[in-house]
Formats: sequence, C-alpha cells, structure tokens
Amino acid sequence: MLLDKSFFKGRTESVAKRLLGTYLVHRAPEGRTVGRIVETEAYLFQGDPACHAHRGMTKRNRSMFGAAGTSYIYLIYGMYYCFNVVTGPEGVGEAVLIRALEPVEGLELMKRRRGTEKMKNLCSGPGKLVMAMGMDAGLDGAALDSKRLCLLNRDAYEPRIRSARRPKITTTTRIGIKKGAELPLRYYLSGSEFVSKK
DNA sequence: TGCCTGATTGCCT
DNA sequence: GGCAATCAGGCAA
Repeated sequence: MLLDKSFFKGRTESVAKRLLGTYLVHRAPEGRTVGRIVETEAYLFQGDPACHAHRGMTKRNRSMFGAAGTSYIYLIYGMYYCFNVVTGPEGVGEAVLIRALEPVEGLELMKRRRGTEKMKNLCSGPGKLVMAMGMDAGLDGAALDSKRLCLLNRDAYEPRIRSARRPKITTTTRIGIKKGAELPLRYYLSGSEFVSKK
C-alpha cells in the first residue's frame, strides 16, 4: 500500500519514527530496487541550526520548503547525495534524512552500483543508499507516490499480524553534524544489522 | 572574489 | 586513526 498523504503530517520527529519499517521503492531503466527504512534523522525549521532551511530558502534547499511527502535530494561534500522526505506544512522547511535501508529487492543491482558484495555495506549510510537505489538529483522535489519513486507501508512486505506491532525504536543524537549535535533526533530500529552506526 | 565548511565515504598508514 | 575527493553555499573582505 502506498503511503497516504496524511502519513507525512504531524511533527517531523513523529514522521521520522513512523517512517522506520516502511519501504522505499525506486524504478530505474536497469531495474527496480526496494529497501526497508531502518534509520532516520529529523531536521527542524526552528531551534535546529543543523537544518539546511535554518537560514531561509536557497536554490539548493528549495524543495525542502515544498509539500510534505516530496523528496529533497542534495549534493554533500561535492560527491554524494543525501535523500530526505519533506515534512511539515508547505513553506516550512523541515525534513527527515533517510540514513540507512535494509536491502529487500534488486540486490544484484545494488551490489553492482555499489561495487561490493557485502549486504551490510550496500545501504548503511545516506550516501550509500542513494547510490545503491540508483537515485540522483533529478529526483529532487519529486512526489513520493509515483511509479518512479514511492514509499510503501509495512503491509507491503510483512504479514499484517507483524506490522500491527509497533517496532522498537532507539533514539540518539544525530551523526556527522557540529551544530545542533546535542539534539536527540536520530532514530533507528533497535537491533537492526543495517544501520549506519550503532 | 576568495576562503572555509559540510546531514560522507573509502582508501591509506 | 588520518585524510583526500570535490562543489555549493555562507560569509568576510
């Protein structure tokens, strides 16, 4: 089942936790890849100096101010891309960074794109997962409910009985930032082998 | 205009 | 553990 627009409403911290266990699907000419989201970070408009929207809208972060449920993809360190799910009302720059996926479908394609055979090294980081999924800057601002790129709820791959259960979530501080580093806005599925860092 | 930094990764010692 | 790759944005001059 495609995630409903209402899924992305509410506090960004809540959406970040709610996204854990859902499935990201990307269809490229070479094939389809699917990953289960196991790690996220929230970036807030107010009181969060690490947030790209903190100093207002620029050409780069423009899509962060778009409608909830669209993508924000940007270039980091001149060579990697990070994928975010936009949250909050339109005009308010908040988003959830997707930091790690558990590979589910298209594993051979992911291995080829990443140049490794190691399952745990395919999507265990924000730059890695974008590479493994074959995503790029062309998807910046795209709605997350298209044939090309979408999010599915847990029923898509897990028995209803399992998905009814709330997953156990660990909360920590965010990774790789200096400003706002003390805020507890990183979330991951407790015990997952596929997170970027424990 | 020029310099510094960064929501990263992988290679090197 | 250190650090280079590589570029857009922020900020000082």
